[in-house]
Amino acid sequence: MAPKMTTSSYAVLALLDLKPWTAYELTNQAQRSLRYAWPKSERLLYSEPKKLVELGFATTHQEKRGGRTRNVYAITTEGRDALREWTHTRTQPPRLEIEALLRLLFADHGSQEDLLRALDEFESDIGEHHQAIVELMASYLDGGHPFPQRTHLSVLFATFQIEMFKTIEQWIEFARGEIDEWPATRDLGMTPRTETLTRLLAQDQSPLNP
Amino acid sequence: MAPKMTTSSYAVLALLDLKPWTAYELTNQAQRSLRYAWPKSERLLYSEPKKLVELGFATTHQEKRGGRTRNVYAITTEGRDALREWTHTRTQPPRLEIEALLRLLFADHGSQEDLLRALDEFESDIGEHHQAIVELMASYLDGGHPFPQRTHLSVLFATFQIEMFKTIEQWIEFARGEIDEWPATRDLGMTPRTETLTRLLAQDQSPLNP
DNA sequence: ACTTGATACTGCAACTTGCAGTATCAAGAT
DNA sequence: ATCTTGATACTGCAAGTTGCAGTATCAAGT
Repeated sequence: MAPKMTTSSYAVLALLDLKPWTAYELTNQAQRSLRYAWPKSERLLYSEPKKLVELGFATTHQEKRGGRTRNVYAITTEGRDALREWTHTRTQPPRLEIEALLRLLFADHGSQEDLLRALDEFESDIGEHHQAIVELMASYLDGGHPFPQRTHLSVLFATFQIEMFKTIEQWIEFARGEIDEWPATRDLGMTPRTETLTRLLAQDQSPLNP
Repeated sequence: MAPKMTTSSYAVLALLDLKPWTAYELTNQAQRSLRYAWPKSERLLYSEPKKLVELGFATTHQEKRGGRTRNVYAITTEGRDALREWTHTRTQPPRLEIEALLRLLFADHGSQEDLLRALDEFESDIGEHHQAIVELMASYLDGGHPFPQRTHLSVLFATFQIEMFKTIEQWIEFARGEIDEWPATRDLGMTPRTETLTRLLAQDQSPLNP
């Protein structure tokens, strides 16, 4: 039976449309550019191009790079047609997996230090990428975009990421302040501070930017 | 071989610590409370409690509810110990899957309308939950929290969600404005507007809240 | 000559999801 | 009084995805 095109298949196909890549290069590219939109494992990025070849959406040929062979994948006309079709289909709902927030929800099983450590880890994961994006933008100003005609898309996406990261970092700082006021993690319930917070949220107001 | 405890296993175990549930009730609870921290399928929420029983972290007994039987799961002392251990372990990095952003990155395969539709879908997915959280907070003020002693945790988590949703909604509005200025989706490259944006981002400044 | 890190790729077990299917019961519609 | 609908309750299975171990070559620095 013919394999099925998943969203991940289209993601890889769209990368192949930029230029031919080896699976190895795809893994690097996908890690860097898709990490905060459509994160995929190295393993999958090695499998997907094969599937695309089977479907006639890509071709492959071996190249010799200093004695070692490597499989280079390129998109076909059918592949480009498939990409155009894809843009008309329904988008999947967003999905956020943030274990640090799970730790927060169930923080009453550990100490405040445990919770703060989870927030630290969250912050450093986000901070790393935040910094990388800022540096990437600086490099774009020096004409460093690998596909200059696509700069408008990359930058609008980067805007999303920066806004997101800033919000998360602000919230983490705010959360630290709240947690520091706690006498414990368990059984606090509706404290005066929590009540103030709840009132703001019930009116859809931001407690961080009042 | 003994099954392995995953983060999802701990999530279920933590829910069981609140009170005994049937798998069916767990699916509802997890959908409502964990959807934006640790989203899990109905199928998994039926499987995990069985695994917990096998590990000795939960017990199960059949209840008769009007002639129909149902399996109710409850946490054990060992389960509570396991939860306490869990709080000391390393947190996994966050993972955001947002197909609408993938559509943005590769918007040059479709029309502006295609891209705007993807953003609309993104907005309505977010908006639905945004509204639900606001209403939930209003209900907390009326003493509607199912586990009142845990209100401080729920509300701090809700703060995160509201901030996140607001930021996303603001960005979508901003992105619409940008896209409306485009003459096409393809080959725009570094337009004057994009350059202004890039300059701001390279200095880690928010283009939305200048 | 040797170690290290980048390049390049595969096999496999385990985790997770989506979907179809099965069945009972309560409540409202006809 | 029967019928439909929606909530409750659960399972099997195929397919998508990940993590990890393993294999191998090559370039560059020690």
